[in-house]
Amino acid sequence: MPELPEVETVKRILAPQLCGRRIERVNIKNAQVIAHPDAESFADLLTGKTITGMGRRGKFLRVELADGSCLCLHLRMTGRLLVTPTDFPEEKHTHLIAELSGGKQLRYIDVRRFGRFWYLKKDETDVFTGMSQLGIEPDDPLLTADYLRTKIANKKKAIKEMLHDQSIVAGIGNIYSDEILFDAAIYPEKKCCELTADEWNRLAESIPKTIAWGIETDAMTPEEYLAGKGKEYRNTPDLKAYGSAGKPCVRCGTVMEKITVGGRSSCFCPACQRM
DNA sequence: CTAGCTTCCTGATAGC
DNA sequence: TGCTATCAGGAAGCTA
Repeated sequence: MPELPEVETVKRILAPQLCGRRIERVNIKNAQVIAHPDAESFADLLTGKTITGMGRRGKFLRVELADGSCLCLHLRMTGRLLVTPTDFPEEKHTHLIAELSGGKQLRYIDVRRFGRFWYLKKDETDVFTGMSQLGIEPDDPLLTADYLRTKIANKKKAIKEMLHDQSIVAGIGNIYSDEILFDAAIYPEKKCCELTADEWNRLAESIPKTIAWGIETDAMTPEEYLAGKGKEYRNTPDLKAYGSAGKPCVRCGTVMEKITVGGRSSCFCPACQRM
């Protein structure tokens, strides 16, 4: 379940391995992962293009190409993007292999096939990916208590659910919403319209802090990444809230609990995060 | 407009 | 051992 920090890790590891390489050939083994345009055009359009850079927006990755066009992708639940030598063993659930100059391959592996690729021509209006609907990045200086209040303080939905809304702040999923709410000491099921001024302030502080912490602790070498360290996307022992039900709270020792909020599992400390 | 449910998928795990 | 049921969750699509 890659969220913003894991996608950022992928970008940082792959960018230096991809920049300057030419896409020689594209082998789409499962057309299902190509969202736009059709698989055949997608392969044709990419062939011959040179990669000039990589970017990230929310949980989306962008592979920038020399003519100003762009390969966008979303890893969703189980997607993995690898740069491998040509003779690297092919994993099960490999859906796309792009041959690159210099004897490398760009491979997409995705057990559950929820991930998607889009090819966008230069200046093509992006009405396909959903990227244009994204809210601000967690490290945007515009992310303040006032910003959050203006966007969601009138909502009756649980704050945990609103954190998952990519049009407010981009990049937060179920793992980091648990971590953010634990850090901010807010009960996950608390309604947005019932948050106090203090809670808005703590939330605005915890979002960038927790995401930056995630990026930092997720760092690994390209070798570790290729060897599969990134496979599970997160070392759960690093996390303080997500997956910690039944364990003592790292702040106060109270046994952590698990509830369901908006259909998502949610771990919290009943003493630190009071209703 | 929103709330709530279903869909897409496979693999790990729980229970019998 | 071997079967079935449940859960994991990002985001879109659907209904009421």
